[in-house]
Amino acid sequence: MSVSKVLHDRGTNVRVAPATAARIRGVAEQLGYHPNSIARSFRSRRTRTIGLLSDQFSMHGAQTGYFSSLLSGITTATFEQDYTLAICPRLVREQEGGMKDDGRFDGVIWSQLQLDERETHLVGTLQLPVVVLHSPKGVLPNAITFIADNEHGLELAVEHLASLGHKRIAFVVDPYNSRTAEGNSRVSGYQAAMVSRGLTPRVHRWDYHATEFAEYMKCPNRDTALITFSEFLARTITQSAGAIGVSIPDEISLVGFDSTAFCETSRPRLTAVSQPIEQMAYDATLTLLKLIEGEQPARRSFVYPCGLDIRESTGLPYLTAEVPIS
Amino acid sequence: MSVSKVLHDRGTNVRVAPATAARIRGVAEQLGYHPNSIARSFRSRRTRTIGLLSDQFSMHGAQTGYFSSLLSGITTATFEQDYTLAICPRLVREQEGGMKDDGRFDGVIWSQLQLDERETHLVGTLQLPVVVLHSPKGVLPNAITFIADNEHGLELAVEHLASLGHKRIAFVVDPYNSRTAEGNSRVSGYQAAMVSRGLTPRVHRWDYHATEFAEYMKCPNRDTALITFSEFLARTITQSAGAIGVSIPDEISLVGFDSTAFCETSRPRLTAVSQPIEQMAYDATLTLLKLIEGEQPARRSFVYPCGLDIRESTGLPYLTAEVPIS
DNA sequence: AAAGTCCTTGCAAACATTTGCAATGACTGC
DNA sequence: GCAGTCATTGCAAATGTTTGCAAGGACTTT
Repeated sequence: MSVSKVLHDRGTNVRVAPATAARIRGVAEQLGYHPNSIARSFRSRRTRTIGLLSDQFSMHGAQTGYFSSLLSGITTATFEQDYTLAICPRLVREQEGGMKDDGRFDGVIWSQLQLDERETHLVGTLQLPVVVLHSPKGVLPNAITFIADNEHGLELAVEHLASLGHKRIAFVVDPYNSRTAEGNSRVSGYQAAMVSRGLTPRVHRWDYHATEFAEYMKCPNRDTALITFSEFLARTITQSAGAIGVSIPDEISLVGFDSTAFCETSRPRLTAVSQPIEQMAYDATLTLLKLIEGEQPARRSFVYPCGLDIRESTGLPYLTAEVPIS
Repeated sequence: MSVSKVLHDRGTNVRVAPATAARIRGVAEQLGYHPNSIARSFRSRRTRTIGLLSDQFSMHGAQTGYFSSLLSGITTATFEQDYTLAICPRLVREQEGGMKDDGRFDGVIWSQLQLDERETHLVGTLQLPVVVLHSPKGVLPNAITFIADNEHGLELAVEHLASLGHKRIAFVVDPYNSRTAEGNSRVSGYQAAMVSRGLTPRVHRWDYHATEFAEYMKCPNRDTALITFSEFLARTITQSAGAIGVSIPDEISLVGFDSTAFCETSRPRLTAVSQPIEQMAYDATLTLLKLIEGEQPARRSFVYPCGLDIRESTGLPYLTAEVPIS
């Protein structure tokens, strides 16, 4: 039957007589018919579904404001455009299986923090539109990339601390992100910002244990300010400090990365580098959907500005015994 | 070809000669063949995909620890069982369209806070396995329900406050949840706990404005303790209090609902009723998957115990001018 | 040695939709 | 009035997989 045309082909150039259309609709209603989207996808090779490939669902990843914002931006876009979002773990699983280019998705959002070489290769060979969100530039040369200007964000953070008089400013990386941190623009941005001021960059690699922070605070030549790689790390440091009675910012200044709800509600309210995560996620998703529908984006790479939300966790440097009061 | 059997039918009783199987696999490899899951779903009428129907993606919903935990529990289960999770907005959209029983999902997790009558009816008529997570009992009589023992949670909260000497204990509901709050077991649990102690229950309906809280604190006969309906509300009240210099717990005690990461990192650390959200979500999902595979669960309704995590936001009642020191 | 049984394999139908093409019919312009 | 055009509609093929059935072949048992 040409029933298909009236029921599904909204904007086609093939027209149907109004009378016939009405009749068809009537019969369809009467029969309680509604289209089977699997059969439709089967034929049309389109599923109106995109996959989100992210490793952030594991453990505390999903518990961060970062990830919530990401998800919020993505779902807003997919809902608006009447797409479905499918959540996948990694592309390759232990056994073969895994999500491959098996027709389930029209496109993929790739937002991995920890990069797996085999998987990256696989995504590269995917015959699908792919947008990369928040992964280091150049990971997937053929994909459209959405990243924040981390270098500038770190420049802002260092500038802020330097202007308060800090000289010993360290960058703290968590093990969770260590694999990406290596070539990451946050580390290099931090280093550049330090070097350009004649300061010595120092990168610490910390676990989430409170004891680690406590030990560190005992060092006579410890830093007077810390910038964290992640929201989660800032959170644990704040907690550790609270637990052992270290005052932020009196004894040490702290700048987080990602200015989230947590920064507002923690005490002290946390100074943090901000990036427009939700907007980026929204834009990336919308771009993917356009890509799916054949539209080419204006650029291959979109860079978003970082900001600095100055709150209460940064102050004048703590004067240690080592550094005489000038 | 009977290639299908060797490639897909893992545990069938139809056997294939090892030699043939090897040959088939070889050819498949050579041809770069991999199965198309849409076609497979089309034929088998199974998609290995479940839908999550939740209104929590809107605005701040996705930003709560509650929702993060929910998602975490669900994805853990789906990943383990090699299912895909699809994220949907409401079942019915403004226009007809919407997600219907159109073959896309093998089952549905229903976790709406705001109940829409039309939609509830629709889910009820769905010819699919459905599990209900965190919605009031009895909303969908035919579905398996997973809820927390809210009554007991509120009993714990009231008991804790009463034992500290509080008599004026109010329950605060946010407008976001007001539609569900009416018949909700949290409200009734609170009321029961109060009445059983000879105390007068008072339910406030607050927006998220700081001014509202400020106004309230000026009332001479205000309550000495508040229990909030949600994590988000507790968060905004904590923030409001911080902003206008009201001390928690010195001037007012606060108990939140949902003991999340925020409760740990806020200052003061927040006393809160806990429910095993992630576990519930995990169990619900696993139950749904079993249901899909034909297994019947032991019960139709699973109730999880609530706990009370006592932290720093609750203390002795503030002595107002009205109440003479005894 | 023949018949029967069991293991293996190939064929073909079915799933619900889309889509191109062709056919029908009506209308318009010369 | 005839030819050509356009609007409409119906037919049929194709999509990739599953699955039941039947046929073929080898082996066993009497």
